[in-house]
Amino acid sequence: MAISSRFSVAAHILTLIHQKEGDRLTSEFIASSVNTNPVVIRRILGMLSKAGLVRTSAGVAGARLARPLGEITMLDVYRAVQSEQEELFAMHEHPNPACPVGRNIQASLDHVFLDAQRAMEAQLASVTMEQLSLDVASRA
Amino acid sequence: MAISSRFSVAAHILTLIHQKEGDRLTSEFIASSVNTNPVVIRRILGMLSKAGLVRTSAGVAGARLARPLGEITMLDVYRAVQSEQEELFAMHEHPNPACPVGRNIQASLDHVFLDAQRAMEAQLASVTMEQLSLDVASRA
DNA sequence: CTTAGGTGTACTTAGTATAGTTACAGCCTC
DNA sequence: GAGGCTGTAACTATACTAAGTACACCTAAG
Repeated sequence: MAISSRFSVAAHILTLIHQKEGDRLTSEFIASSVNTNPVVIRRILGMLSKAGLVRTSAGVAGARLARPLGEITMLDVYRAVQSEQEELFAMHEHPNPACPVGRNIQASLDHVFLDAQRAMEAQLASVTMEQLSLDVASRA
Repeated sequence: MAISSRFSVAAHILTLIHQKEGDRLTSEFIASSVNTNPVVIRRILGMLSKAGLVRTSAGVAGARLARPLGEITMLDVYRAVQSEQEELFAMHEHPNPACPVGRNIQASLDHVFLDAQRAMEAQLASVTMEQLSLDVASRA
């Protein structure tokens, strides 16, 4: 397994809001498009709201984009639904400090992992949600 | 959570074999450096062996490198310990085909995800295990 | 050829993350 | 004030991982 499907659901939600702008989309409606439970949608909308990507108000249907989709990158969405401390690469935690390799492997690997993660994030940052939404629309 | 720590353990193992070349490292010795159970090491060594990165023989201590560390990239190691079908990005599986967005979002996201994954893999491919091993040694 | 040590692998267990679900308090709007 | 919706807590089922136990089999050394 890997990166949570929250990410793909979040992208789905934002695309829906964009393409139905003006409509008041309930979490139930969105859930029927994603094909999941409305609570799952509300949870993810909550994360997007905390990240400042959408604005919602309790008790009122219809989340709105906090800024144009062209100013929201896939990386913004990724980070919104990913718990911050969650590292992409896991590391074995307590190598033996009495061993020269065990003592130093973590620092060396950290560097490699960070570079790899940055490369992925840079790629995500290069795509905006607007591009995604237009791509989806072009297939319809 | 994220990419299994098998990856970091595998890198640790290869570094050890490299730096103690000639010695016959038992899974128990390696396990004490990684600080885990010998069976975990044997399992991962098995994956490295299947991937053609090391050679082992049943009943005999001392795995050997199948080729020089300079010809083994971090991506090779990553792929060796990662089940092939395992995608980095998960996708919600059954969006509603009756919705224009639900019907097309997967294809669009697939493209974005693939690019991001490739960016990460390209970065991993640019680092050899030899570089890692030398970096570890330089800290000792 | 016997035996001690080691590998390869199946099976079990425990911990953790996720998605899905139920339930409900609180907020808006009509 | 009533209905509809959100936000969130709590629970369940599922899946993956790491760790650990057990054991059959292999090899090399004596």
